[in-house]
Amino acid sequence: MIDPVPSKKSFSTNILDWYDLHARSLPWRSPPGVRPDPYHVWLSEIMLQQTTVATVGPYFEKFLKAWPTVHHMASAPLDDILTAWAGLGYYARARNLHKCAVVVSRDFGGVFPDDLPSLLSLPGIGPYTAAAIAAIAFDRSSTVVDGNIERIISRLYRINTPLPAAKKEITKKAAALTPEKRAGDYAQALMDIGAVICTPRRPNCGTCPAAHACAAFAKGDMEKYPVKAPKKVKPTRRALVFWLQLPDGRVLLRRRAETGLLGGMMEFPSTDWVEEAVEIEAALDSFFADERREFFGEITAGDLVRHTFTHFHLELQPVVVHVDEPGRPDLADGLWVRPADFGNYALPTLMTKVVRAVTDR
DNA sequence: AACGCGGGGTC
DNA sequence: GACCCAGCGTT
Repeated sequence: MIDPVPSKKSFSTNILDWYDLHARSLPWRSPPGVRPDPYHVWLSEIMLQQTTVATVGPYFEKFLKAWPTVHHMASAPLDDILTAWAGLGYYARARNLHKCAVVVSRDFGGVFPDDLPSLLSLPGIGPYTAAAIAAIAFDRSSTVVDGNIERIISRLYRINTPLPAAKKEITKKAAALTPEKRAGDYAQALMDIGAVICTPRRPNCGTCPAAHACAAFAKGDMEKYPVKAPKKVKPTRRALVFWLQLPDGRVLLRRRAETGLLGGMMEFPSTDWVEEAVEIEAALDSFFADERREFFGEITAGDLVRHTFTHFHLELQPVVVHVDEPGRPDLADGLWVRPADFGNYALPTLMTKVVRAVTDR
């Protein structure tokens, strides 16, 4: 029989029983019923923001090895954190990770707080992460709502309000189901169910411990939920990116601005990223207007680099320029680095694509 | 409430 | 191609 308004106790008991049998083993996770290290929980939760479990795994291990405690991380230079974070994306997370480590180490004696308001006051910790840390690391009864749980709740109740407007209603429904005990295991159980059973497409309702309580399953329209607001189309921006190489083989890198897109990361210099077509000769003349181009050698092109960010597509045309010493451009924040040493720098994936396009693998 | 913010996996 | 992912901070 369908129970469209499940009681808190029967629902959460069902979920926890399922978790005891089917919990996934993950690097940051302790066995059901055992409290994990709050530092591990915090680190994994930050990395898992908008990032898949499979992607996070190796980064989590690498960070824990490099910085075993929050004190270690707090005393590291931000640049080391960014270098280790390179490739994981959303680099504000890495900057806030370091900020948060400093605050916890300095102001909290290295002990993570266990209450929602204190957690929410920390850099990089929002409503989801605060609730997750409180529940998972400290066994507090807090309501955790991530993308998985939004999907589960919106199907359980067939919520027709589109996200993100439905967020408040979903959180209220989720709170009414959250158990007093083992809220951390309960949250992780729902996230496992969201990842493995209650998937966006073709959910596996036959193995779902909540199917008996699910309105969408009863109706057979699971894939309609969650309802989402329409998305905007991404424009395409274009630019030239310069691979400037000295006779000794070193290539010019520079650091991007501390905030904004790829903030604090390293890059190869490029013209402005614009939606208009790029005229190569004019762009060269403009970018190198102050340089002594008589010391430039042959200029060649690399393969076009395509990359997609959250809100636009990018096409970078690599331009390889061999420069003799007297013609060396004098860029602010410029740094000449041997390609063999690129691994020691915070190069985002876009820039590693440029390396590939120029060095031809 | 809307927007800026990466990158990879999947269909 | 578009969608999704253990979201947060700013405006």
